[in-house]
Amino acid sequence: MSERDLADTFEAIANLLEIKGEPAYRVMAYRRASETLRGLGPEVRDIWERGELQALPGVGKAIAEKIDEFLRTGRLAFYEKLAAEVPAGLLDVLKVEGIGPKRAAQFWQELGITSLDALEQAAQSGQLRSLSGMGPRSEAKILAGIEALRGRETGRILLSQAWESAQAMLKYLKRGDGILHADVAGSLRRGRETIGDLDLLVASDSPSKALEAVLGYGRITRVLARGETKTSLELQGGLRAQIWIHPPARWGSAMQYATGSQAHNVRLRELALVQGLSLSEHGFRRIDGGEILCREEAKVYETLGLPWIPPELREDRGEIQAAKEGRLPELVEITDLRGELHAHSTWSDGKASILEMAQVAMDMGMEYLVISDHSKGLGIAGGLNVEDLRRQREEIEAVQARLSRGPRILQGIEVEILADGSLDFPDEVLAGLDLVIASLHSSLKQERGRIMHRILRAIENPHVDIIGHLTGRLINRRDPADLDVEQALRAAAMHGTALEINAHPDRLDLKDAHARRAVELGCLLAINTDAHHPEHFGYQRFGVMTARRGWVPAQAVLNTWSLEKLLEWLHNLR
DNA sequence: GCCGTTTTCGGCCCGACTGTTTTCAGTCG
Repeated sequence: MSERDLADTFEAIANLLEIKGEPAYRVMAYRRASETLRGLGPEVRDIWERGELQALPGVGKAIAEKIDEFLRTGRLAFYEKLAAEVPAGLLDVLKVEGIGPKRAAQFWQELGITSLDALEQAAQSGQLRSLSGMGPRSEAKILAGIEALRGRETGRILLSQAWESAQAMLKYLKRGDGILHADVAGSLRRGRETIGDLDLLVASDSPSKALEAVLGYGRITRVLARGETKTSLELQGGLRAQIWIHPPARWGSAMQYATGSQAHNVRLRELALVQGLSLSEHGFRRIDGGEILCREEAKVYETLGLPWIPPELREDRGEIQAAKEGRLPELVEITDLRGELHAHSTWSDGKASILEMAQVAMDMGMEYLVISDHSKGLGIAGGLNVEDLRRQREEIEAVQARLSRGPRILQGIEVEILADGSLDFPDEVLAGLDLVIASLHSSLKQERGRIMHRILRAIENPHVDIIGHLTGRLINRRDPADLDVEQALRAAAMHGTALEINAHPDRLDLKDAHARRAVELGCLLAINTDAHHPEHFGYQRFGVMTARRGWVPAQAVLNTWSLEKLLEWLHNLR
């Protein structure tokens, strides 16, 4: 049983309880716990071993005991009992858009429906309309929902893909008739690594006009819902977008609401109630009926006696408490980054020459650029041997001479951590390079003990400055290697080896939760794009978002440092 | 089932949209 199964099991429990008609707050508790577990991933095992489960948000005594049972035995009696009472096929029924627990229970109890196929047949034969509250249109909607569910690919897309779609749509919206302003909200604004749908906010004094403009967007394939202030759309490629329209005077509260997360919003609204205020996307309502409008988002927080909380922190993972106590971190910003520590060139599998990479780095105002091509062990990437390194050094010096006002170009390497735990170059070769990144690219499926042996040896090697993309995961495509992240972070902190937050949108590795733990343990980090083309320097924004989600302050990030400080650190570390 | 500048018991966010309804329940975010 994996840790992902753990999150899924708790989500299934929430759904089954809901179909059973259990109290909503009990259901919410399991759902909340499931979200917490999903955000953690494998780290839950480390937390469990440390006996700190109940410190997790939404985990109390009862749920901690269930997590314990699951991790010890791989089973959960409570879940098995529940699954025996409520047919598991109903969980598929629940996935159909527009069907919630009440409908699912109704289908089951009144028509004996326990699977998607049975539901489809009942809808086709007109049986569903016999139920109270159901009519022909509901049947048609359900059939469409089943079809969409079957044809749907992976639910969530990469942060970068969502970002591009959003930028394209915003560009259109901002020119729209009756639209004063438009911006991104939702999980995209919070910088989550994957995005379910786009949430965009539009400011307008004339909502009907603005809505008309929204609906004129060329990439809409279907209008899923359409009200006076809110519309839900399907775009080409299947991505969905929700657009809210609010007057500028309410922009702040609307943006706060649309950004979420839902759990964060619930906490804020609870806080408001304590102060005799009711908070919604429209602003605050006083008990006496008065209203407080928020044109700026900061005013929402200010009204509650809080400093503005950066969107990336709004996951109900302690940020509200930290805000109350005035200990929100000073998060790293993209403008803090002074250079790039991990870039490839045509010397290995990069698509641009060192000169081309350096020219763009210069245009971006970088103070330094590390060319860190692959080592020979990664044959598929045309890795470098010792002789290549010598000739590459000459080219770097030539480029440096040509771009005298450009960034300082350093020669690094992304050296392979081989399957036996040794590195692809002997120490004396590594010692001759300006910066060494050690990464795993192969034998990622080894068992935990061997993977950890490799990682720890690399961390302990005094010539290794940074560990690249620690877990090797590819989002939506490849699971992380089986490693004890806690142990790796502790070793990195002890040896002063930095850890990369790889900003490539497929990787984002370290991920947010790992980065947060790394900072807690005193690790140094580097936000690296792993650029194989000058355009990839733009990935910095995704790396920074991930770091911010991990509560990472600028001073913990190597490449916010000046060249002098960086060189001094590199010198001392060796 | 969780949780505490109201509380270890008694609370637990708020509104838009849809489809079915003559005033609302269910779903969603």
